[in-house]
Amino acid sequence: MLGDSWSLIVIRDVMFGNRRRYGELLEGSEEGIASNILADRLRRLVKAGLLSRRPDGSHRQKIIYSLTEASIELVPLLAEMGAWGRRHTPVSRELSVRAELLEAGGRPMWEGFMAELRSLHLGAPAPRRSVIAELRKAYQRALRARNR
Amino acid sequence: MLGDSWSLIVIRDVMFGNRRRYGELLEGSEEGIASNILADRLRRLVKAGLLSRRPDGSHRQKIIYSLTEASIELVPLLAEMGAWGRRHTPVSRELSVRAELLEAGGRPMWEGFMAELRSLHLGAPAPRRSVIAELRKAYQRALRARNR
DNA sequence: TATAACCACTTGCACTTTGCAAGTGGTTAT
DNA sequence: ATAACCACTTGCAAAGTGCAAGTGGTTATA
Repeated sequence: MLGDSWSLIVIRDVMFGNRRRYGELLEGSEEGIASNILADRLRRLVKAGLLSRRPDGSHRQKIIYSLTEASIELVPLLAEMGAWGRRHTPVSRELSVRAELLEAGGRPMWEGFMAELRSLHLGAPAPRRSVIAELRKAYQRALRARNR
Repeated sequence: MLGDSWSLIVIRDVMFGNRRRYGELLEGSEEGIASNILADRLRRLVKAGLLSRRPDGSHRQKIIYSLTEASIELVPLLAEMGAWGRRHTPVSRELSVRAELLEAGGRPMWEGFMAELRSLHLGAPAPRRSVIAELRKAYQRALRARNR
């Protein structure tokens, strides 16, 4: 289900970048996915039950993609992958600081993140702790450090 | 480095199946990798530093592939992947019982497994605990249960 | 000593997947 | 009325995959 170059990248961008629409996924893509491949992967991921697709009420053409319980439970896998990549591949400070934080936070932090994703994507009640805010702060701190 | 259908499968077979040679990887493959693809992946993985390749002293043609420190550190990732797959994909009892055990054992068990892989693949001293033996026992128990 | 089996691949070829660039039909904003 | 936005689709060349057969050499067996 995930054994190709792009599927996990798409899920990562929905999960960590909160990119919920085709256009956002296409433009924001760090790695530069092609438009036809993105369309195909969104179709496959929906079929595989890792994303869901629904129209955005406010705008007749807009489509919103959401994580499902199955893809939310990929958080530990992605956290481990981030931790591994940070150690064994060349990475920039800005792009790895969130992986570092997520690794340090461990399973309790991952659970908090998953609870927050459930509220964002599945309509569950919002948890008290916001791991997303913590990740954003760490990222912005790293960005400022680079630009200083 | 791992974003294709076969690379992680090859590493899994070396790691969990202790398949160390081209022929063993080709024949033992549950998923049926093609011989040219296997040759290509072994080449790529060695180049990427996830496998190492050396001749087997006992037999002039034999080549032994070993895990590296980098691929041994994929254990947590593979453990999480196994745990996820067990929950979200159709799996047989025999083939998932080791994933279950590895998930239940958690990080201490993973560390023990990694220490044992370092002894098997990198020449480190053998640790006291043998996670490999625990996994084998669980697998054989499941096999016997199926055949009863 | 002849022969068979084993070893780690390689080759040729058909088929599938990927990626670029441009385009589609429709909706919303100015 | 027009431009911008939206989620894709299409055509085509290039790259990757997979099957079946073959390669040059080494080791085991009769």
